[in-house]
Amino acid sequence: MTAANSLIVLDFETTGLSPDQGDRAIEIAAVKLQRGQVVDEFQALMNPGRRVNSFIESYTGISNEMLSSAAPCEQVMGEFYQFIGDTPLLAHNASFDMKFLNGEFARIGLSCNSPALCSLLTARRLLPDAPNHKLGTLVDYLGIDHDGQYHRALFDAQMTAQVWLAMLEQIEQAYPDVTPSIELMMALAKRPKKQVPAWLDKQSVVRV
DNA sequence: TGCCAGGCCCTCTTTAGGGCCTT
Repeated sequence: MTAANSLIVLDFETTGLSPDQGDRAIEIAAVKLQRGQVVDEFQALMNPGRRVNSFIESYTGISNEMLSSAAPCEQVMGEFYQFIGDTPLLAHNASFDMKFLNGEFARIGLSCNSPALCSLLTARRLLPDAPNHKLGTLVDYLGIDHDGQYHRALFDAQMTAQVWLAMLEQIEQAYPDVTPSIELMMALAKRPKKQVPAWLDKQSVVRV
């Protein structure tokens, strides 16, 4: 990651899978990366205004009691909007998190203009031999030390950041002439999977 | 009671279907 690059790695916990079906965010967390280091964090539970079902309570460990004393979504998302500014974003399966980010922002008249990177799509291209590309599997596959609870937003954001940094390191080791800038990583995620090694080789040649 | 999303990717594809990921 170049010195000029900053990235905000975010993760939502939600009441379900689809904001279009009425699902809401119940927790948002993010870590800010600069020069390959975590330099800032954001974490907040938020009250969606209704009870969450027992599956979500069990899956996330976030109870209705915890949410009853949390700030409303509108307040938390306003604070999060200030936190991210126009920094590029990253999430594991970004299409999911961006749906909720855009949905919650829209409720308070805000919109997000930041580009979004996806560690899931990137991992499918860079780590084709991983058993699967779930976040927890990638953490183990890459040998990342961890001590925390999956399916809580801050821990998942922290692990996503570490997976991302490990993938950047692999590119830098395998392709010494390639700088894995945000622009390059966004382009990489759009390459057909089978073309990725040759494509990265080509980036190297171009840069030399 | 039963059902529930959507984007991406792969292939025995493209006039489609199904698996992977996220909560």
